[in-house]
Amino acid sequence: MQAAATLEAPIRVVPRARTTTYTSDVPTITTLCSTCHLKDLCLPCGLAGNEVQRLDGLMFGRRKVKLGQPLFHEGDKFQFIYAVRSGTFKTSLTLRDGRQQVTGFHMAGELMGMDGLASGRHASVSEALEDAEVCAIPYAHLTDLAAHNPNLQHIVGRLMSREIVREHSLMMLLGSMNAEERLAAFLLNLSQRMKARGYSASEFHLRMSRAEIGSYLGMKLETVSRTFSLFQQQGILEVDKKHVRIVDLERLSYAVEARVQ
Amino acid sequence: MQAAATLEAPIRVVPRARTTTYTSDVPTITTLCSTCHLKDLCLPCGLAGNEVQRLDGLMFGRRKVKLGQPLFHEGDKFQFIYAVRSGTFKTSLTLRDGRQQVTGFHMAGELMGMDGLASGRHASVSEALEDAEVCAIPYAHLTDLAAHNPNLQHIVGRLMSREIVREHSLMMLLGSMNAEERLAAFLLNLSQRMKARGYSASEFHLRMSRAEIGSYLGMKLETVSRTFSLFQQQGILEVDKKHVRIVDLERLSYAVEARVQ
DNA sequence: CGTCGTATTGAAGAGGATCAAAGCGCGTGG
DNA sequence: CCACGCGCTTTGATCCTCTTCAATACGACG
Repeated sequence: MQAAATLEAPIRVVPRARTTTYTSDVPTITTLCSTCHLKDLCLPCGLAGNEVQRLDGLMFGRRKVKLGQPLFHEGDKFQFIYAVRSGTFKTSLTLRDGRQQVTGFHMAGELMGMDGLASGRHASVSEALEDAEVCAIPYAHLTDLAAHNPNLQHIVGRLMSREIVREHSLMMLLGSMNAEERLAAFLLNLSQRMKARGYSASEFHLRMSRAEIGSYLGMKLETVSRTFSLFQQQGILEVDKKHVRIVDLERLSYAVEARVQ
Repeated sequence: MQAAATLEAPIRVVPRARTTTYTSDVPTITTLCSTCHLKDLCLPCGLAGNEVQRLDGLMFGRRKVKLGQPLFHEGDKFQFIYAVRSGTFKTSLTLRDGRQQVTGFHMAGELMGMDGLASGRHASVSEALEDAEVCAIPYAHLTDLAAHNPNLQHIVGRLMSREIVREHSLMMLLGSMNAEERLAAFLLNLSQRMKARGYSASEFHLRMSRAEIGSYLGMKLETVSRTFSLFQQQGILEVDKKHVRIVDLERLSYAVEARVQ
């Protein structure tokens, strides 16, 4: 056996020896951080204006990824960190028996692929949940640049740390919350991220299926569906398939702490 | 509400505004990586001999931590990354309602505290499960040093990435494994880490309680106990309180994939 | 020797999982 | 344009795993 989730050492899941062919691998358009509308959410976040311009030296390209297409696969060589420009992605792990665990959903300005640095190969799959576009940031160039810019170095570290903290939260959720708390935490988180991107915090479209939400939250799709229905009955949400409206943010927040005391 | 586990953004758990007083904060003894017996497991892992000597410039101190004592707390200012020299630690998160989630157990050569870089404050507590000693590596010095050494920079990145991958595995475990698989995966992982440190891979002493194992694995202490008993009945383990002997590694490994097909 | 913390074990109960069926939206092809 | 099939979702009924509550045992320590 070696598909087991090893906990401290790098996981050894299905090392598919495939070289993914990216049908969507269009000629690169050079993109500049300094003129990007996402610069306050994305990599440059925290850098001063003149420092952001140094990032322009990266000259990274964009890549369009169509709905359902992979951005990278488990086992792919690690070369880039990807920043979402538009669209939504899910990242997931697969066990040899086919069980999947969604490890994250990623929207504009968020980074993916940092798990690949550990072993030089990506440990997870990333797949577009709608037509999407990413910046492919060559990691080697990034560290070159960081070598002459302590601030940038610090920021890269902070981004990785943020990923660690994000996963901490998810562990908390998976380890000690019930179905209602999980879904509530998920929706609140989504709501905050939508808001940060200038969208409504109370009404949005889910890009992922019930099964994908379930995998992410460690529950079955039926349970996800039931919990949505429950929240609707309670007047906390209005749900129509993938369209969600948060009616009572107060009580949704409270649901996360329902079992308190 | 704000104790909710936010998933993408940094978690906001109990920001205890306390300045921990470390009773065990003894005068620092300067320690050198190049002469350390853990150099193949720890930070210098992957650096060539002459490069390791550059790490000696760090001049970091050691700190002894007694059983039950905290190394750092949630909310403590982030200054150091800690490398375990001896002993075992657990790191955990606390929700406002007191629910705890153990996020990791750490033994000789392993690093802790990288979650603090995200916000400048530690997001988790670290506590010694036995009398222990750590190296306190000043993060600022580390990045200074890395600025002139691309290899070191790469290694720091890799260590953080490894932490991300480790947590991926735990998410997989928490999200899609049953009690038997969880405990089996836990024990196998422990076994591998003991082996890497020159201890027996088949017989060891658990430093943590059933409750702590349970918290880590997302199950109750009774279930942990019952699963230990089950494995013993099946002749897979011999268990006497905290002393564990793996009798049938084959079947323990198989237990991780029991539900396969 | 009594007490406290930890572990084990049993019995009962609850929360999700599983199995199953039906509804809905959507694209395809006749 | 409509019929059909497919994928996703919802909902119900039943089952099962793990939790909860409780009692007991064990060892360390004052």
